Amino acid sequence: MPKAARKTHPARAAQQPLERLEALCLERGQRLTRQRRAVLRQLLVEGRALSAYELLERLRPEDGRSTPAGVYRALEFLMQAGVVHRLESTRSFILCEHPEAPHTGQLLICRGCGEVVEAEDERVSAATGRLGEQLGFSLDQRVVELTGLCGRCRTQHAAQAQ
Amino acid sequence: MPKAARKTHPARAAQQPLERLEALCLERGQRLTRQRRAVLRQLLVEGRALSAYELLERLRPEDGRSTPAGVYRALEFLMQAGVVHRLESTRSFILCEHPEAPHTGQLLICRGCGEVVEAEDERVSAATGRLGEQLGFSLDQRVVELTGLCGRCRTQHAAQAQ
DNA sequence: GCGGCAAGTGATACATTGTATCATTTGTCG
DNA sequence: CGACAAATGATACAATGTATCACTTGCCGC
Repeated sequence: MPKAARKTHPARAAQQPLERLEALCLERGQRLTRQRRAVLRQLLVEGRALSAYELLERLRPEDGRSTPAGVYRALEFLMQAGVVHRLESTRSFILCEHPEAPHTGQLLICRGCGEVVEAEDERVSAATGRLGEQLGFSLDQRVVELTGLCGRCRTQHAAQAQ
Repeated sequence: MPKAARKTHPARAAQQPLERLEALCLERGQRLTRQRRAVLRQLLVEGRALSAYELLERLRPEDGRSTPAGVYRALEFLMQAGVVHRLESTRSFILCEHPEAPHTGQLLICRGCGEVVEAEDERVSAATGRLGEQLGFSLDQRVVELTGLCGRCRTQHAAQAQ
């Protein structure tokens, strides 16, 4: 498997964010609360990008007191911790596939099935970093979101067209 | 000046989008209407990214009948034509700095002064294209938005910290 | 234990951003 | 001029995101 797009096994993916979160909470004197766990768990079981309000819908049944603000606060926390990404182009949120290291990843989004693949491509990172330097910017956020059709959807699409 | 970030002279920048728009309208049997010109002009005179509703505010005085839907429709048209970009990370819109060619550009956004620099960096384009291929995606949209502090704002910031 | 403090939540209200619908108007072309 | 597509106006609404403030929770030192 190419290094560019490691895909973590689901069972292990469940462990990593929690470990990371617990470590970070200790470091910073923050708490890994019920609500934060709940948001994380939903993103995990769903296995795809969800909007804040889709998350809210799914949390309400278990906790009728969930609110938009609450969900956004939890998401904010999880993003700070690096275990959740926000997809700017679709205004949604997704679990990070490999939170074991700090990273400046790229997201590939299929407009057919909605699948999101997370990549950590050295060339892209190097190129964007270099570009920032060239233009005198000290970058602190890099949004790289590539949208198109994944292999599966492309062949389906082609089949339908006939 | 490095090829990566051509910066068009303002006077010329005013011409290019109009030319391009007129050409495109002819091609496609579309119209370059009052409203569309108005949105384009506002983005031009303002010279920075504006949200749809900021645009609306500025258009209302001249045309009291402007509506959100109208503004979004005009923006949609201008984006199709390639003379306006949407900044996903700030939910705003900005005039394209070099609409003379179709492109898959990168945007650098200063969180200090809000300045947006548009780049067309070969390495970045090549790297993102290659990444898409590797993962079997046929890309049709590439969002590359790099946020940080521009040179000017960085030195100011440093000065204030002392 | 328990008092005090910071972190986090709940509740409410609101701000911002973006769309759907449909009747009407405008421009172009024969 | 008449017909037709393109575009607009008007209205209403959907979706996304925040501000505020009182209240609760967990932790830490005593």
